[in-house]
Formats: sequence, C-alpha cells, structure tokens
Amino acid sequence: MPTYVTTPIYYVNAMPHLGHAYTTIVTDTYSRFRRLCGDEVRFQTGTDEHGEKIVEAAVKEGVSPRAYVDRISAAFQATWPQLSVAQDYTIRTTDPDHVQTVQDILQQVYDNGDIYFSEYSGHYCQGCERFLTEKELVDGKCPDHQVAPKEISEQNYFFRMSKYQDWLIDHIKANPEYITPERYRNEVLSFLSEPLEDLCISRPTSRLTWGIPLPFDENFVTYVWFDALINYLTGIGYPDGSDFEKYWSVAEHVIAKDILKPHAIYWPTMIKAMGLSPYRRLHVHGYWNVDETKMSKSIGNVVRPKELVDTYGVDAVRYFVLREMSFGLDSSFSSDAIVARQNSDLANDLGNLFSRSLTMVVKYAAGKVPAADPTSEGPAEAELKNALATMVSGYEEHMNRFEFHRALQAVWEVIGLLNRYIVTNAPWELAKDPAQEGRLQTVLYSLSEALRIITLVLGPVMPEAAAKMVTALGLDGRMENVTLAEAGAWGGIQVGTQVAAPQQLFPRLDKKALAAGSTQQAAPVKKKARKEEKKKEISQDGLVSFEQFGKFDLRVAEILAAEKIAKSDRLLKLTVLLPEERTIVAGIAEHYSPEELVGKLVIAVANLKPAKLMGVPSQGMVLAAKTTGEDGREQLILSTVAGSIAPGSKVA
RNA sequence: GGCGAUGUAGCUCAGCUGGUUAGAGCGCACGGCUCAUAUCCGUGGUGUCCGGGGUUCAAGUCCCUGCAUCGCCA
Repeated sequence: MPTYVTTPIYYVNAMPHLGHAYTTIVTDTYSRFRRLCGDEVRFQTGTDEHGEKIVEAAVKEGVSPRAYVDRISAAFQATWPQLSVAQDYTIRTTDPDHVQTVQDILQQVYDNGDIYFSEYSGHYCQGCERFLTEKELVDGKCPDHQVAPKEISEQNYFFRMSKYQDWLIDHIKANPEYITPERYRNEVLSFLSEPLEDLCISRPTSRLTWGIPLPFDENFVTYVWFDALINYLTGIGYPDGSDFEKYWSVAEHVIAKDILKPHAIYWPTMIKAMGLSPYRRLHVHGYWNVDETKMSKSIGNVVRPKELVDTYGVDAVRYFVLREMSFGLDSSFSSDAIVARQNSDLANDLGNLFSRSLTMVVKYAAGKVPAADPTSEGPAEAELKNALATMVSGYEEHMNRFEFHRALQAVWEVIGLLNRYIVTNAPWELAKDPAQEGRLQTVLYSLSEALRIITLVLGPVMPEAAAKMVTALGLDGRMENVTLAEAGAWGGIQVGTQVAAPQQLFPRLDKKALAAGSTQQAAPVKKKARKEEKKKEISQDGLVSFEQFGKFDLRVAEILAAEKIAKSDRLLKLTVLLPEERTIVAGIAEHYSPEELVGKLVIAVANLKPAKLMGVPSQGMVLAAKTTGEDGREQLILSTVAGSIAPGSKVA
C-alpha cells in the first residue's frame, strides 16, 4: 500500500513556532508509522511564499521578496531535522515546476469555463488582504486592524465554486472519514448548508506582482488558493509524474483548524473542477495554548522549536505533544507539563524499565538474552503475551485514526504491566536459587522480548530514543525495514543476543532549574529525600519531645477474643476492650496461642491510623517487648500492667 | 442574533448505543521491595458527574431550561 501525507505549506511571513512543529511532528510520526506498516510512503511539507504580506515583510527588511522568502524558507527547512522530522520532499510555491503546474491547471479550469471574469466593488482592508462586508465593519473600520478600509472597485477572476457545492455535500456525507475529527466535519457541513459564493482567485498586477501570473491574462496574478493548494499535486509530479496516480489516490492532508475552510471546501471543489478524484482524508487538529506563566524564561513568549528541543530534548518534545493533545482539541503547553511527562512517563516508567531489565540480563545472564524455559512458563507470561498483542493492535488502530494520545496510552499500559511483572517475579530472588534457573531465564527472556516490541512501536514517535533502545537491546540493523505485523508478534528476539545496560535514555529534568532558564538536569533529590527528611524529623537524634510523645494515645486494653488469620503465620485478630470494642491485628501468632491471650490486659496504641492487614482492618496496635532468644530466634513478650485496672485507662 | 461543542476527583482528562459500589494518569499520604535513572510495587477519593426541571423500573449517559467557556456562521 502507498501512503501520501502532507503538512500544509507554511506561510513564510513568520518564523517557525510550536504550531508548525506540532503539525509536522504529527505528519512525520504518521508517515513513519505507515512505513512500519509496510507502506511505500511519501511525506511532503513545504512553504507558501507569495502574497502581499510577504512583499510587505520584505520591504520592511529592505530586501527583495525573493531574498526574503529564501531566508525564511531556509529557516523552516533547518527546523525539521532538529525535530527528527524526515520528509521525503519539501516544496516551495516559488519552485519553477510548481509555477508551471499552477498555470497549466488555471488554464485548464479556465478553458472548462469554471473561471470567469467579473467586476465588483467593496471595502478592501490592506491588513486582511481582502474585502470586508458592511456588517464586518466597526465604526467604519476593520475590527482587526483598526483601519478604515479603502473603497475599491476591482475586476477579478472567480472560480465557480458554487457549481460543486452539492457534489461536495454528498461526498462528505457519504464518506464519514473524509474530514476528521467529526466536529470539523460537522462544522463544514454546517457551513455548506448555506449557498457558497464563488471564489476570487486573482489580484491585478497593479496591486500585486509577487505571484504567479494568470496564463490567460497577464494583468493578473493568481491569489492564494490555486497557488497554494496545488502544491499537493505538484509535489508528486502532477500531471505526468510516474508516481502521481499511486500517491494521489491515497492523499491525506494534516492541517490546523484555522485553515479548515480552504482545505475542506475550496480544495475539494478545485480538485473536482480539475477532474481529479478527491483526496482521501483530511485530519484537523487544534491549537496549543501556551501558558506563559508556566514557561521557561529562556523560551519566552514565542515557542521556538529549536529552543524547545535544546531545553527538553527532541524525544521529550515529540512524546509530549503527541501524548498530551487529543488530536482535534486544543491543549495547553507549559514547562511544568512537559517536565512532568518527561520525568514520569519517560524517565521513571520507560527509561527505568529498560535500565532495570537490561541490567538484570547483564547481571544474571551474562548480558545474553536467555532462552525461555517452556516448562517454567506460567500465567504471568501468558498475560504478558496477551497484553503485548492487544497493545499492538490497539496501537495500530489508534495511530491510523490519528489518536496518538490513545496509541501511547496503550503502550504505557504495557510498560506499567512490565514494571509489575518484574516486582511480582523478583528476578533477584530467583537468581539466589539455582533451582529457579529456568524460571529466571523465562522472566529475563520475556522482559527482553517485550522491550523489543515496545521499541518497535515507539520508533515513529521518538526516533532518536528508539535508536538508543535498539542499540541497548543489541538489535542494531535488525529493526530496519521490518513491519509491525511481523516484528510486532511475540518471539522475535534471538536467544543469545548481546544486550547492554543503556546509558540514561531519558534524563530527569529539574522543573525549577528550567524555570530559571537553565538547561541543567535534575539534581536527583525529590520525593524519597523528602520522605526521609520527614522520618528524621521524628527521630532526629533518637530523642522525642514531650509534645511528640503526647501524641501517642496509649491505653490499657482487655483482650476479649483472639483468632488466627487464615493464610498468615504471624497475624492474630484480636478483639479488645479499649474501653470500646475494637479489632486489632497483631503479629504475635508465633509467640502466643489465641487461647492464652483471652482476658489479658495489655498496652495498646489507641490512635494509630487504621490499616488493613491481610484484608483485616486493624484499629490500633498492641505493644510487645522484642528480644532474641538463645536459639537465635526472635522472642516476643506482650507488655502488660502490674495490677488490675479498667480497660481504656490511659497510659502515660 | 443563528447553529454547534464543551462543563466529570486538587490538575489533565476517559466514560460507546441509559443499567453492578463513576474510572485513568499526575500530584499528595502511608507501607513494601532493592534489579533499576532517589526509580518500581501496593494501599488510600464524603467527587452536589455545572444549576434546575422532566422521561424511565433505572440517567453522568435521553429531553427541556438556565449559567459558564469555546468554535463556526451572520
């Protein structure tokens, strides 16, 4: 199967920012994913370089439009490698072959009678580059630019868009996936419920010369739509290119919601007028709202792709934007959020999983992936295999629907499962017992194999990190040109593969250092340190204050009943009078039989936070003295009181 | 003004055609482990499911209405 996917061509009146980066990362990820599915993929991006605003910007800089667009276009092209974006073709609307194609198509559509000449007059706003309607004016001025528009009477060429309105409505209704997510499809249909006007597609050369001349009237240049949208055809060699048919039949466009109308309405009708088949799908995404108060100072107000990559790393940036945004909806971008994703999802969950797993293969299996021992495989391995298979199919489905956040969620579910698998099976325990060798090998094999599949599916999302994972797994050269269908199945890793504990795949980031504008890595402090700090507070130098002691509510308790807790060697369930009746679970079963406890008066902590032990809720604890007997075994003697006293009496 | 979307735990959000005690991740608290990047595992939620009506044996899920936010259109 072929895949042809495009980003919009970016207008070069401004430098690349987060929005451009997102669209392009999404398209790159999708193209890598389709390649992983075995497709022959064509991925195109580019720049839109004609128009009045370009001329204005060039004039401002005192350079020619040509020099200006060369400079900005180069900035865009320099950005993509920094984001690990690998497009197959970069088109510029100033390319000679594009200019030629646009003119050919204009002539063709003109000859067919779908372009006509007409005169009209109206309020033209320079800033908007368009005519405004009476209703749009506020106090006679353009609401966006606060300037009174000029009264212009102008003759121009128009594209007979209205002619194709009914066809377009039918086509969208008949193809639910033509425009997705659905909200945008509805928006378009809603817009189409009103009569379409024809589209003005020219500018007189008296007003604009930086454009493609109309082939049938040298006094005009084409304006925006034919010039820009046709790039999707030029880039794959329309009309005679050998690959044109192959790729055009499967064309998919990725855009942000601000250019929905041109892509969902103008473009299909233009294509129809040319006599071509419609593109296959249009994928529309939302905006990134940048929370400036939560941004790193070094990045500032405008989020520049290069600075993002320099600050957080390309993998973190790609993972973040794909994981955080529900495709189609707006999301917010903040330093805190990206750091949280990096530290939690990438460093803790994924990076640490790789680290711990491969370290164990190195330690316990001399660094070679051991063979699984079929006789020691159990339900845990069955669950793993099952989870991996489910993940791969879910991943594929979601990626195809541009639901990247869901695809990644599915992967992380498996990562969580693997971390649990390690704890449950404790290879470090297995390694202590030679009799468990088979079991150990099975666990290590399963981990290695699962990591291989995870690496495979993360390739499209984080190409750089995935390459490091491949190396760590000793699979250099073996993960290229493989397909998801084959390589995504269990059992692909070769026994004996030499792995290496990876260098830190995902470094932890320090939120505070980043906020201050430093690109320093995290000083590894945080949670546990704080936890231990707290513990210290209580037992600083081994002494507690009287106040601290006063927090313990110690009381005399009378044991009313005692019974063993099933499946536990050490726990007894006690019913005590304190003076109210309570249940306390005590770890004294090895030292006292239930019978001998009944009636005893013991000292209990009455205000201990309730806890569940072996499923039995315990409201307090009884105190006992602990020592080691002559046989080396632990001995426990319950604390009690020297005389008879009422249950519930305070001990202090 | 018209049309539409959204409003669910401290934060970000899942909850399909109405049906067990409303979920996930993060954060937070406590406990456990020690292979690991001070990581991992376990336990912990009295959430007015925006407010108010209604339909139903049963509504976060359907209908009406109000409020808030947003989008498209005029």
